[in-house]
Amino acid sequence: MEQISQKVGAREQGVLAAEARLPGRLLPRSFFDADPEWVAPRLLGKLLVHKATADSEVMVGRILETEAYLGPHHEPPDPAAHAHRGPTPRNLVLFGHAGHAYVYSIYGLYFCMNVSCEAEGQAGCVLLRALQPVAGIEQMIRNRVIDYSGELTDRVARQLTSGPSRLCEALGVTRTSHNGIDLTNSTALLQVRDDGYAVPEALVTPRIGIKHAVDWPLRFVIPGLPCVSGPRSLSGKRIFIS
DNA sequence: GTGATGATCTTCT
DNA sequence: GAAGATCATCACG
Repeated sequence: MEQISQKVGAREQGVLAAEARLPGRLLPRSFFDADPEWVAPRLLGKLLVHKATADSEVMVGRILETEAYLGPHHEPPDPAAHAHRGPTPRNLVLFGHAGHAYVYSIYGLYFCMNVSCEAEGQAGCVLLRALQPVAGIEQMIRNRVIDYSGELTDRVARQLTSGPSRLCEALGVTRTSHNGIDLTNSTALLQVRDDGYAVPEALVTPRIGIKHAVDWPLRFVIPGLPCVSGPRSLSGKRIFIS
């Protein structure tokens, strides 16, 4: 019995030590409790952290590309947003508190991950479209099952996490295990953290891959890195994040 | 490098 | 029954 409690204690200490090793500081809920048009550009440069589990090591990616989707209360309504017709069983997370993961399956094959924004009852969100791998890269490569010669070339980095479903696969994010997670909780499996990285340059462009409101400038990108999704040639307006 | 195509299934109407 | 916030693959230039 004593041996068991010692083991549990050791495990708890291990968990605490692992948390202390996570980079940067946890973003507070107040960060997400705002309009997605405000949150999306400010998520650029932040870290998406997936904690270690029994079958994966810690994985960290820097957010390079986001898209804002506006809640149904927005005027005019955003016809590309999942929440634009109001709450359904699928999108219920978006209508809850800010700072939670909304993960849904798309085309039967893939998952996409959003962060919920705004106060309870309002359903704005930010889609994560691309990450720059920072840590746990070998684990991401195993999750994605791609060719890898031992060197993180631009080509490998791009294959790994350039695209909303690619980054979910790289981190092992699925609807069943990650939808509804509170990203602002220090014990959560998934967290968004700030290590003080200063975004050198950011662009705003129209969102891609959608069929409604295609020209709304709600996609935000750190240009010049291999992992940005979509066409290689980026045309957008430069923005300054305060 | 770019563009077209098909895989595949959940969700909502 | 139809649509979809995608991706890998293939053909082509």
